[in-house]
Amino acid sequence: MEQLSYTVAAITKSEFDVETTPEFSRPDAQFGDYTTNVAMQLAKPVGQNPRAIAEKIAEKLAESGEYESVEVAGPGFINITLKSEALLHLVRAEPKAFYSGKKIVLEYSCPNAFKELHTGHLYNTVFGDIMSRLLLVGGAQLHRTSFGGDVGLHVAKCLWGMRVELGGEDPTKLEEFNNKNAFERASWISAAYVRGASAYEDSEDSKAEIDDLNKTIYGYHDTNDHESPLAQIYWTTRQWSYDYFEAFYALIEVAPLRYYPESTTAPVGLKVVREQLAKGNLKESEGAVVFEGDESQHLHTRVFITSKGLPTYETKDIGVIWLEREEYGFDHRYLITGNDQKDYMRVVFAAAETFSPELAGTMTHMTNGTVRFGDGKKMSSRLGNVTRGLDVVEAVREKVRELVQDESLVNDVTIGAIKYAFARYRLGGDIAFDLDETVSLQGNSGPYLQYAHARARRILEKVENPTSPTTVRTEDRALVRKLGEYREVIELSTQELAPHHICNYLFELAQEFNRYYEKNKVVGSDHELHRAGIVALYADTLRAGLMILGIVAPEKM
RNA sequence: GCACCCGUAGCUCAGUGGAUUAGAGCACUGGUCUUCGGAACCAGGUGUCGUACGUUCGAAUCGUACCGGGUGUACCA
Repeated sequence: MEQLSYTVAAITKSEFDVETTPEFSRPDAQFGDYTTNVAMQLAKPVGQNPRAIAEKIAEKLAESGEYESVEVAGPGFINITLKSEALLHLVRAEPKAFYSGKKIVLEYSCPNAFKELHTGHLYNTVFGDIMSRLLLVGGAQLHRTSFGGDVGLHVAKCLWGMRVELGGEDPTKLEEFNNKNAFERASWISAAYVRGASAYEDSEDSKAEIDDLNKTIYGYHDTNDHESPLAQIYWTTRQWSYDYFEAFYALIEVAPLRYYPESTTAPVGLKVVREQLAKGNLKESEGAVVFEGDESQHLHTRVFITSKGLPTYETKDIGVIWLEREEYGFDHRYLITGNDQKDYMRVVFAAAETFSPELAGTMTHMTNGTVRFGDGKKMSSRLGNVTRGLDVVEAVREKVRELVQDESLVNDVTIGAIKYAFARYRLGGDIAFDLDETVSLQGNSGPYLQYAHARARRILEKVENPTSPTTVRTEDRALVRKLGEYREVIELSTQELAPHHICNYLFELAQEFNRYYEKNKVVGSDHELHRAGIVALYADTLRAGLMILGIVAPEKM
């Protein structure tokens, strides 16, 4: 495509003395393999009618003899059909590595310690993991990070609840959890939190105790207290939370992340904030330290240190940025959070760039919408008011068991279904999670593509030595053309960090293959080896695409 | 009030720094083939691309205004 663009640019230069970078797109198959509207864009500057310009360019392109056909259509489109060798060449082309040599930090997931991951985390984590794979495909030197609260009011509520559950502050009571797994422990911690949270609302005395406990917990960090009984409970259960994160990530088969707890980032952020206050980049206002956002850019003012002297989330976020920069020296930092943090993060970024101008343009905030569950369908009663990520995973697994007999495949299909369900949407808006659609074996779903792959592999099992195709027969053309789009789609997805393009492409590819397969016998035909070669290209392409999404392509299903 | 996001087929969504007839899946209807895995293939859409103006040879896409839904807007995270 680049070559084509250069060629046409050279033609417009020599024929019309105009510098352009012509853009090509994939038109409907009936119009050819590539199309460009450059003639229409040139009509005005050149002062000729677009059709005439198109004819001229097309004539020059045709003269080169490199294309099967070059035609002018409609108001001035130039439609180009490639020769079969060129088509095959595209199939084997490697995607460009846009992030080659770049040190990139990707921060996502970000669960709080002492809490369970809910569906929002599940979405964010799965999507972030897929994005990290795209960055790796793009050649990035990648570091995955995560950030969450291991101190703060929610922790105080939880610890208060645990004390009640345990009937005191004796850390040896935790020994009764020795044979419990990470999920069971997390679930218990969660129950303790609920207990503390409701006590906080219902009782003034409890509220006072919890507020007090909040300060006590900060104290464990400041004084490095690992000895007092309640501190021991805190440190032990905090570790349980970390173990639970790891177990959860392993369960959904995503890469582990480097976790920055707030207790670590707060002091770093505070130091920066105090320095910046001295420099005048932050101001004192009503007893608090604030960053005054530029109102002309619709940035609001936000508090970095409260009037009580406590660091806010803003300061902790500055701390993470500084720590990540120190540890990884990133060229670029991507961050994915829920979209409710959009305006908030703009201010934090603006503050960070004020504190350290060289950060300007090196940070990108991306946001995900909320996960909606289907309405009025079976799944809604089954998932109902479920908010835990784990419950979604298990509901999908249960559904998969109804459809996949082989227990050894259940996990791959479950995880594939979930990842695909989240990958197929453009990031930004709220998304619908429909259990039936997610696990469906027909339609645009993970299991459908896994099946499509398995089916192709089984055909190949019956052919001894498929030959790598060297020609494109008439009946092959549509499928080979589609295979040739793989590289462009991967490049688009990695550049935009938008996996849904891959989903749509793989689905269309599978459809194209089904059409091919319906009409053209492979095993036992006169062209058995050639066609099997094409099937192999297809199966490999499908597997490669699924792999980028973090989805296993089974040999059988 | 101000700012941002969203509004495309009955449902779920692609397409959005302009382009040839606005596309998929689901659902629904009919058909094909004595199945290399039929979990297939083929056929079937009167969609005000939220509304109205505007810019242009051309707008779902760009601009302005409005309508509807959501989110955010100083001591929570």
